[in-house]
Amino acid sequence: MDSRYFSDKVVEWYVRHKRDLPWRDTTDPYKVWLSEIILQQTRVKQGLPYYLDFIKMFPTVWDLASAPEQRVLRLWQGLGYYTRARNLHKCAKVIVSSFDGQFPKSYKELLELPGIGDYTAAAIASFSFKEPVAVVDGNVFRVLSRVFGIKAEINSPAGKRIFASLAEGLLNKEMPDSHNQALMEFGALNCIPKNPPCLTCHLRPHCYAAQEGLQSILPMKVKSKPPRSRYLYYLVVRRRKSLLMRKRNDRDIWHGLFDFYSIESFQPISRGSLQAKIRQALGENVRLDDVSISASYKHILTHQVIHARFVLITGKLDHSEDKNLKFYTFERINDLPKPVLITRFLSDHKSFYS
DNA sequence: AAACCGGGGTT
DNA sequence: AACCCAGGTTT
Repeated sequence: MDSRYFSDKVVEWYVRHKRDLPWRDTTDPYKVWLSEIILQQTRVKQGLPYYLDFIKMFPTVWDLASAPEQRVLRLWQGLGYYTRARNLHKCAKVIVSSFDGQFPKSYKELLELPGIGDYTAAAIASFSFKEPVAVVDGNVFRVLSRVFGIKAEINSPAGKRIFASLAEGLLNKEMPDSHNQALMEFGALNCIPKNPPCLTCHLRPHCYAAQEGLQSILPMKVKSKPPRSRYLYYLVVRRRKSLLMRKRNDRDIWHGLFDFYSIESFQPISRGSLQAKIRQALGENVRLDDVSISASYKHILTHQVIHARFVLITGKLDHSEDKNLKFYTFERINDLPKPVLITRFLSDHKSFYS
């Protein structure tokens, strides 16, 4: 199929079916950038309220750059992949301090900024500055693999190169913004992962997968390893109107977020050995007649399964060798950025902490 | 090249 | 319960 014909067909579909989304009303690179970072690995329905909150709280890149990182993380709470939020903040600071608040206009320069990779650089360059570069996101992988019958695996380095070069060849350089938007929107709404409506699709006559009935196996992927299990035993220590919280600063999950002191292992810990570890961590003055689990959550992530157990602790704390441990009042805890798991626990135990 | 990094949704 | 969505950085 001719490149131009393909592009025209998809854009034609886009004009009739596109969603009305706030970041499509503008070419302001700040808004385009913010929306693209939020929308990485995140569906529009989930990301939209966060986008609106961020624009309200930080209307310009200067507002975002001058905010404390904790406020940015707090606003990001619940979205996941928190390095996105830290890079968002870092990038805003770079834009203000090194670029006078103006985003660089080329794909190549955008690529140098923190948190901006191939996809996001191409999105900003084409949407805001009409640079003729092709975006290749999960939707584009899916549409191209099906329409052109590309069986290369979309998550292998070699496969990615194949799709990137195909996408570049297909790009309509006269209107890269509409072309890119159209291809992604078509993938998001019509050429969907499961049970796509091929029978009513206007690309059907030109689509390899639809003709061969292969839409369920395209795109191809190499499958990943099963996730590993982790066991987190959270010690919930209350002192009057305060809870002992800890800022996670190690190179691990939830970096920069607040949770409770925890004993962590890749295997479940027995009652007796947990009791010993608690004494070792908190000292002899902790009252430990029992280490009953007051709550238990299974938190399924892409690469790991977290088994979280919460143990309520009474008595006083002897040593706190961990400098990140500190008591925070209940009111203050609301402002701390926390993993969803902790938010869930606090919400389930309102009577305990308020 | 492979591993790591969270949330949520659908079947 | 099993599976799906998926871009950027680090190792």
